[in-house]
Amino acid sequence: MDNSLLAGEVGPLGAANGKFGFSLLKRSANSEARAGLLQTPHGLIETPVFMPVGTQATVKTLSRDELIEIDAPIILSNTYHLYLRPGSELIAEMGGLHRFMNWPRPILTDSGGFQVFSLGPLRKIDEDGVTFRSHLDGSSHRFTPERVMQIEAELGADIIMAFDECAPYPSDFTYTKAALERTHRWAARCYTAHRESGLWEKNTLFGIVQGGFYRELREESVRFLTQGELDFPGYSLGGMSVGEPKDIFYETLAYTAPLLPVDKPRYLMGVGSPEDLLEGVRYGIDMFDCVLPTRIARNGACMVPQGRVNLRNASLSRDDRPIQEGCGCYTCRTHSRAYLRHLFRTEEILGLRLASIHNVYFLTQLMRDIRQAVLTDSFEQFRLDFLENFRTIPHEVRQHNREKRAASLKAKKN
RNA sequence: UCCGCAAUAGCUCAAUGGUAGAGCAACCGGCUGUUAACCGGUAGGUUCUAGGUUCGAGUCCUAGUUGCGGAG
Repeated sequence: MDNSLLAGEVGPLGAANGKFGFSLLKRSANSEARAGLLQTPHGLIETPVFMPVGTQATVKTLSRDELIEIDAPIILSNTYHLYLRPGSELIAEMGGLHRFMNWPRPILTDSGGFQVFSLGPLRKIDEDGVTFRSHLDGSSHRFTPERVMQIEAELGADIIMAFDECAPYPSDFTYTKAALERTHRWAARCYTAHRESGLWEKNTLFGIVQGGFYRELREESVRFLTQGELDFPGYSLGGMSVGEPKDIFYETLAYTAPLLPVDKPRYLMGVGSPEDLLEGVRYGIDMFDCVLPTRIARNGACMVPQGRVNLRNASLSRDDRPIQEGCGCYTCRTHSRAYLRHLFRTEEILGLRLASIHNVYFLTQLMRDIRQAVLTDSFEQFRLDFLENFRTIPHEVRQHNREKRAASLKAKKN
């Protein structure tokens, strides 16, 4: 590491003990962008970082070795799904999540707050916690902040998330405020439960800022979660990118992220399109996770600097080029667009895997490039250059498809 | 050669004599803390041919063509 890059006023901070810590290496001069190092029991993570999602202890379709080759620094997994299957006790018996899936690098587990609240009519919330029914077999379960801390401890991830409520969009001020305050009380209970569990050495707990798209509530949330007694080693922004228009998302991000303690890692949950990652970094975010690269890969779309390549398009049938010219991923080094299109048309499993490899590599590499740009004080230029030839999907199109999907799912239930 | 059955979108098939549809395939779009190898959209037709009956025929009648089955 080049120590000359250490910014005088920040330095290594936030270390709860010898195994966890966060150091800022660089702060951008003309934006909130930062570059840092996050220390965990399973190694160092260079930030800003993109974390691929492995909900059920697997980043869908990718083997451990493929993730290592892609050089994913850390992956995500999910408390709700692993609790239901195979069960957190079983994973603990098998030596914890790292050993169970044989993943040597850091893992972050989401608390299941997002999942429980997307169960809709299958769940009932009260002050103490949430009673819900399994989407798998309808069996009844209960999550409280203390129970979730226990489950996450059994899973044994490096970074664990507080149990929160992710309010849907749109939600009115009154509801959002009530949900936020409950989330705060739960955050305090998570904090206490985690501290009393004596597992500080094994996993570190992040607090989650909520408050929907109301500035007043976001400010209140940051204030509450950063007060004296609640000194979380990291903070995330939750409840974002849940279907709101882009300008509202960017606006909320812009005024919330800079409020967070400068010396703690900041994690923007569920965000992962290239343009959103750039916007996140611009406002001082250090960590991101998203299912987007793996999900769209399985559905035949690949991320490229120009936007997307849809592998099902007939125009690729005789295209001998790789998905992305000059890309260093296994897929681009090995196979043509024509071959990938063939695999998707014939519904061969290899297509899903090759596209996933490319997309996860693309975002991992993008974050590496972004980090380098921040370190060399050229992030703003990098951002503008990138956006200049990147074609995004218009909001109206996204909204239209979201509504269609919601209607379709509703019709299927009836 | 005779008898029977069939012929509708690229494929497999719907359509009481009253506006020719579906599934799949094709083509296009979407997916943001994964209940997602998913969801949506578009295009596609001289209803085998030629006559006839009828206000009106994919549908009924006649002949032919092609295919399948049976008899010889």
